[in-house]
Amino acid sequence: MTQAPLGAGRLPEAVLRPATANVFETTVEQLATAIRLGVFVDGEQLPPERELSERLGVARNTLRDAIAALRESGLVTTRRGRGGGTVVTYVTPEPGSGTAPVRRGAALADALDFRRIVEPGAAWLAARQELAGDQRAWLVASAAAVWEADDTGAHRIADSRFHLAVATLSASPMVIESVTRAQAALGEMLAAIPVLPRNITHSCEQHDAVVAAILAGDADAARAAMEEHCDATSALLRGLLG
Amino acid sequence: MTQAPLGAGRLPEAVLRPATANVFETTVEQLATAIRLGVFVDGEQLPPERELSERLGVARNTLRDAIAALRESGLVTTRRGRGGGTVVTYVTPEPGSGTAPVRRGAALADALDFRRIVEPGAAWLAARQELAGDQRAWLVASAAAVWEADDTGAHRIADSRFHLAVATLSASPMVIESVTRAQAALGEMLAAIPVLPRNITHSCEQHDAVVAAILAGDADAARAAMEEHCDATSALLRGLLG
DNA sequence: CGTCAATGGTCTGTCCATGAACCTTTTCCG
DNA sequence: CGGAAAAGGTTCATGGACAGACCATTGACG
Repeated sequence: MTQAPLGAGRLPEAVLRPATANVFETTVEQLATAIRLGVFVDGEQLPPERELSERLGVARNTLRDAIAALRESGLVTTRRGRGGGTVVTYVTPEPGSGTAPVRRGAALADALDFRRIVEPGAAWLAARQELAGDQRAWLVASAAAVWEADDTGAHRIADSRFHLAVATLSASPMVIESVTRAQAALGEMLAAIPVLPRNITHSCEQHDAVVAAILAGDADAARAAMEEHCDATSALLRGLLG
Repeated sequence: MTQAPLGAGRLPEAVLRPATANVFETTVEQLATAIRLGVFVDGEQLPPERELSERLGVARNTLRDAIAALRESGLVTTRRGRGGGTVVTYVTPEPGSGTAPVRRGAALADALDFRRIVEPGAAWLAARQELAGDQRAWLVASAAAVWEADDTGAHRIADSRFHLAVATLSASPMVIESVTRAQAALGEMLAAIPVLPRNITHSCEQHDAVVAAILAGDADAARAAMEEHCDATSALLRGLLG
């Protein structure tokens, strides 16, 4: 009709992807990721089951199974009764311990490419928002927390939290979700970066540049700074694993 | 511990999103979107049920129910027997007909912001790939098809197909998915743009600029061109709806 | 010190999705 | 012309997820 379908079969293959996984596994994954990314810090309480299950759009039964799985992995502990609840008890593992986090090269490249697009985009958007005072303070505090983190695990978590904070300030749910996914996909591998003091300092300086640009409302500068930051991380990772 | 959780509750609220919907509904939505975006053009056959169900990660039963729903909506017809199958019979509705596609303003803004980030990113990435001859030809053909589309509906579909082609050439699954979601979220609203010849011409010229930059391997130019294109569309839509 | 509210823990019936086997229709091809 | 192949159509047993009601425990607060 309209055109000879040159490269016809291409689009369907690219677009139609498997949608669903097990609800239970998805929930476990989501919670574990949230904990590992530092959305909930050590000692912090998860919301009550009834509330959390509703927010996740999942039956309480299923949520409870998921929490049980986390408990068996040692990520949380649970206490009953009033004032009880489920508490995060996550100490980031030492790098090098545990299984080698070698993922498929293609997936790594994908995640790095994706991150390099969405994180600068999030910074760009955030810089264009009119931020309230407490939001500005939160951003500054998030960046400062990365400077202050003293050990490897704390650094990883603070870093995630900073990036998620930037995404949150973009005020775009789709962007927030994308950044979360990028961070989750890279999480294991970022944890493998040996944290030389030089690298950390450099990384924190780049964070500060991003923060300054966002606070100044300079969207292009914020994006450029975040791009530089992503590229630096990317180079480290590729050098390390490729 | 580490820091006073300034803006503590913020991250959980931003990150923990409802994950699951009904599998059946998800499948219907995904197929309907693919058809409306022109992933399958009018008269084209869907893959056989057994194959499609596997690709979608869904039981054949469920897929069949979804297809039945599409059939009732008049999007497809089905013939049995060898050489049979399910065929797309979708003629894009005239703009103005049907219910007003007014979605919540926040969702519109979100989708526009997201698109303005991922589409230029996709173009940027595509320009950095080493494209094979048939991929280059496909890209050129996709852009040309938009010029050649004669009526409103055909234009919409060709436009979607062009954008999805760019995304596909980025070779990043996460990027492809993001562009698909952005297109799907905007689809209804883009369809509401009155297609003045001037707008179309302008839009097509921008497409050509994107194509030229991608083929030249000039990533920054490709991104800039796509940004311009998104901004133009955005301005049209915002002017139209809000 | 006792009560009660807030929290996790348990049980059960219902519905949806799965996977696999099997049936029916159509057409291509020998 | 007749069979085999390729498609859609049907059925069924199983397990997972859900919703809701109810139980058990514990600390906060009067």
